Amino acid sequence: MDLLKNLTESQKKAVLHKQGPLLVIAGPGSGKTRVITHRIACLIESGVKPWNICAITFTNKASVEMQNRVASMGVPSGVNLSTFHSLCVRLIRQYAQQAGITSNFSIYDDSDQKRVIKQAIADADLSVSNFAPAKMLNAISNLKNELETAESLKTRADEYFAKSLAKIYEKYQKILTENNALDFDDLLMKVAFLLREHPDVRSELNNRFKYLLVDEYQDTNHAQYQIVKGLAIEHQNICVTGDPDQSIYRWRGADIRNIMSFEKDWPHATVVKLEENFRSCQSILTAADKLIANNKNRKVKALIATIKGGEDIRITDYEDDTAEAYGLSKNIKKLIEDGQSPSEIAVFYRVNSMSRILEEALVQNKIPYQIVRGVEFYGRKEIRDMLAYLKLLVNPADNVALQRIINTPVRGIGKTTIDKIAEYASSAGIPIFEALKKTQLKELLNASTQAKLAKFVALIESFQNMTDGPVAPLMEKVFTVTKLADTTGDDKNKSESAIDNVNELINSAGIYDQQSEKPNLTDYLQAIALYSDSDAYDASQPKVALMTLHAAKGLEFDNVFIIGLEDGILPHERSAVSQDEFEEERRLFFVGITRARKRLFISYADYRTTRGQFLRTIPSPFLVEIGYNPLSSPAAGFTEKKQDFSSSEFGYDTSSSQIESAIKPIASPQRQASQASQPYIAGQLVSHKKFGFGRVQQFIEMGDNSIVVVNFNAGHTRSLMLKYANLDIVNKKGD
DNA sequence: GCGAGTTATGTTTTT
DNA sequence: CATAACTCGC
Repeated sequence: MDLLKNLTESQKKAVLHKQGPLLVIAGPGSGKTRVITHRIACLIESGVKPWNICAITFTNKASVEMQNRVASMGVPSGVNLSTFHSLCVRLIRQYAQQAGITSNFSIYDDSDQKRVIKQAIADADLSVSNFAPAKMLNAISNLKNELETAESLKTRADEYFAKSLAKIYEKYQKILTENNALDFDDLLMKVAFLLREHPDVRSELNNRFKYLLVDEYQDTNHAQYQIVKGLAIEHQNICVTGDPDQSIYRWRGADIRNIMSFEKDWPHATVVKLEENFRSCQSILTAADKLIANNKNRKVKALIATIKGGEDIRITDYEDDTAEAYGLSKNIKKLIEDGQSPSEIAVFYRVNSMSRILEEALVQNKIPYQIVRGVEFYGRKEIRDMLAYLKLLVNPADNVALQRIINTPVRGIGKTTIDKIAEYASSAGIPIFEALKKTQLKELLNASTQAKLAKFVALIESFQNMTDGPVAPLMEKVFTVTKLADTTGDDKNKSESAIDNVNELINSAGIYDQQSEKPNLTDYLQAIALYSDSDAYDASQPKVALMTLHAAKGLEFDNVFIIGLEDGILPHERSAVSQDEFEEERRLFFVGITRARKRLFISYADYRTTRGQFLRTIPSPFLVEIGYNPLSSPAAGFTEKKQDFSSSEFGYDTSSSQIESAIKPIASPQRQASQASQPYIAGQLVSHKKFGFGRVQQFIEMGDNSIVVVNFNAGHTRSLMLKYANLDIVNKKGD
């Protein structure tokens, strides 16, 4: 068959497997995406209708890309291609009644959730200081991903914390229900329950999606696992692809066991392993292989290079984070001068905050770049305000949206009034927007407040006949009529960009209007709730891509830079507590390394500014694991560079005072002062004759009896009397 | 009720 | 360091 002519034998086997369960264990760069697209094309060629195929990808971006690839193979359109979450929204809307919700539901993102959880904790008569909202949300999210309801938790909870959590969970869910809202986890849970409890729906869907494909299966959580099972249980035509070594979403509930035990769940499964790598050169694969071999909880899989030759991995030890940023920019500049396209260059880092200094250096060097970031755009105040108006229009029960905008822009409706209304609404068991129209409420308020509220209600109602139809004109109207346009970005310098942002939102709504057959506000809002800025990453732009290691999943570049190979950053300090989490950090680095085709640059800095503190760092243990020892001369396959800072070397103008202070933090008066008054500050690297290297956790000032608490690298924490501790402050090399 | 100014606080990764 | 929460004066 013509379609298959460029595929290997194992790829062909996977593509041509027509009936029954199929597991494709595919290492990095093994042509996994190709297998999926070809499989879809082959299925259609063999007579399967496109609309009977459902392919699930990990991100919206991946879904769009896959759609394009399938289309480019000359396959008729109509394949259902989406993420789990988008698919769930569609199914919930279609089976709204069985799912027990009306289809105009709001989707709450993390900032909405935060508001709700605080209310829930209060409703449960508990305090936010004992039950940290973020922790509670996390716990609830985990429970939902495990498909555990508040009721079920309540029956099994036997100690105080679990009981309290159950109570909070219950209240949290109650608020969501009252607001006719779902959070991200609910989307999955609803569908999982729908499939479990409505056999008729399940059969209908099995019949509709006769072939199910799931990419990145190693990162599915239990809810997603159950959805997959429900959607394929009757026909068994389930094809999943993934790589256990690239599972990096354990913290979000991803369960590596889903892929590890696929053969047990689907006894007749065919398993195809793709171990050849068509992406990276040998030195890169060797490093990746060595690294991942350190993971204990793992099925051994080979990485077989098919590309011969290649360059050494370049590892650079920089003086500090600024030197790293400028040194890296210099390297990028050189690559571009040597003919590399900026779009073939990417920089990966562990945390988003590391991008800031890079941006500065790239701007200085006039290197075009784009940042691939999570929810930056939709998290902006002005955007959230706009969307809150719109959400309220389609879902008047959405109290969170209402409370966001009832006094934005300011209309003289303050906290006291809102509290009164909210209390009345909750006692009457009606949404706040309903309550605003009740005469009983009006009796509680004075005339001027009543007038303000009536005006607000009239304002909202004036838009309500526009929710069916194009979104952009409505948005524009809302923006001006509410006077949001006049007040947006009032805080001085931000005004311009804030209005630009809203205009950008309106533009994107215009594109939505054009692209959808029947544009309407509900549909639009539910779609963009699942959209993230990383979906906007445009690989075709001639720009260097900056992103977190997580965002790098599924991508590949000729030239890859991975920065911040330091203990506490990669592996991240918050992840190094358990073996499982530590192994996930290793997989994260593995994912980063294996994105590179030709050149891989790895760097670490001796000093890094973290949370405003300029601290000595320890090189990442992963450096040793890829075969590079920071303390000895480089092994085969590596080129090492030690770069001492010198401003001239980086080719920028040191006369700019802003830059100068940024690159010479050693001389900052602030730090000198803190060292003079306190010999030890948290985070300071110290060494002890007996315990070795460690990091100061806390310094308790008590004059002669001061105590230093130190986390030693050996793994234990000790409190030492300063006068007996005999600690040495570890300074930079050569001091 | 509002907003400027101050103080506390919390920090990974994201659909 | 950056933002959220809070205080205080109008």
